[in-house]
Amino acid sequence: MKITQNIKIAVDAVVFGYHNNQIQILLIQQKFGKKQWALPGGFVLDKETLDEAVIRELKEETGVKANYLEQLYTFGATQRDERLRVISVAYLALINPNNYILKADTDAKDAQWFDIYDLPELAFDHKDIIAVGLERLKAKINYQPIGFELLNTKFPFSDLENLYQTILNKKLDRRNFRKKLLSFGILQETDQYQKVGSGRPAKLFKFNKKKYKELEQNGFHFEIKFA
Amino acid sequence: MKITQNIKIAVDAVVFGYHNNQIQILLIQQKFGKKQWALPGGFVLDKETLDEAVIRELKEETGVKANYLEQLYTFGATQRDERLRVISVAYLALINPNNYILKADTDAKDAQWFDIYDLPELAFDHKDIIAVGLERLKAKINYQPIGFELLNTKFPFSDLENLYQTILNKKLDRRNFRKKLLSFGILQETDQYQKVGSGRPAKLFKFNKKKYKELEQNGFHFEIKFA
DNA sequence: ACAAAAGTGTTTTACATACACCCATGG
DNA sequence: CCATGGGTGTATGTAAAACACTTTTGT
Repeated sequence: MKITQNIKIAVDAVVFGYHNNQIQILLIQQKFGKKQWALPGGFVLDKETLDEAVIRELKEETGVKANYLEQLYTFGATQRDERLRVISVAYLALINPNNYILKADTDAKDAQWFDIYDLPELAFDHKDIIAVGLERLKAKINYQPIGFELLNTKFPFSDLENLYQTILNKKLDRRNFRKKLLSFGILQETDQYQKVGSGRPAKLFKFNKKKYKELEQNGFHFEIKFA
Repeated sequence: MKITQNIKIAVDAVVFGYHNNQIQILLIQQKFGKKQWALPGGFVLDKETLDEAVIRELKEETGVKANYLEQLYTFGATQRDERLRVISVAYLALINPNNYILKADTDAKDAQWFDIYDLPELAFDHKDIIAVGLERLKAKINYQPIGFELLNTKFPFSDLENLYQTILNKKLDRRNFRKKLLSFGILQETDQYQKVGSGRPAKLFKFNKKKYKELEQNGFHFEIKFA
């Protein structure tokens, strides 16, 4: 079987983080040409799967390991890259930037976090890819407990609340939000408290993933209505 | 820029149809080797987009044109095809088989409909791809009005009801279902009736796509709860 | 007249929404 | 004692769920 096809295949990752009440995205600066900012990613090796490729590229280019990773969409327009035909399988990744902030800041300027609403000019069609990623994130936090992947392991309830408000870009009723989330039974109280300047210290919670998986087995479905 | 990558890229389509109260899938018989059944699809040409590639392959191999088409998932395992490394971008397609039944039946045996629960042995990982497609279909009919793409332009309400029951594999309350669907205001009564043997003739309805698009603009969201 | 499928409303129940005050700490 | 953020309960509205009989046709 002989196929003459001159297309290369790459992976790119839309890595979201949450920091200072902002949704951020992890970008790298290209080393060639206009040195534009771009999504971390690169060509798939002959003997690795797509998932393996993104994980590898993320590690190589930014040093991070995603808490959550899912395939997003495959971009196959004919003129994505002016140099040659490249089809890119985009991934959505979530990480807690607190774990990597220093690294990114010190690793010179080749990997940096950007506020999602204040992006630099981007290479290729990466702006479109980010848009698709953001859309997916917005949709998905409503029916999958993935928001926790952006927070510290132990977090005050207000972090979760702010996260949702920021991503959905909408004010939520504190009492109703808390009531709803707690009703699922997938949040575990810890005996720790967090003080931030003035104000009453906040109890810290943990996402009980094991419990969630268990409930999921029994037909439970995480779902928030605040559409 | 020189990349030594030896991977080919293909597209495959999971084409669903609905006939005789069954969800069916369109398969083609391979011309080489074990002549196994496989999803319609093939290699992407250098100068066509992914969407164009599926549309072309569907036409070439089965003669059909999908009513609805969306990208499903990209399969990139390393051993999908024993002959060479092929990454496949899978698509989900919906058509009304009534429009194509004769063609498929007469075109010899190279394209045929199969009941989704009675599939032959399939080539490559196509069984997995179909599973993902079916899952997507099940999820999506609940929040997008895509079920209509599987029915005739004019259809009795019972067709819609049966379609949902078949796909979701669950009994639905007729009154509640009808009430809900009609409440959206996206179904248009016609003045035609359909008789089938005995029983009261059923009024025929049409899906008003224009109206739906209009409502969608204004923030309306098609959503069925029967989870 | 009976079998078969179409058509139709009301009651009950559950969940989303709206809403305001007290608590614990730091300065 | 004041500013700041954390923590809590109830009443109302809306939509889902449960439920059975009548209508129109063919045989």
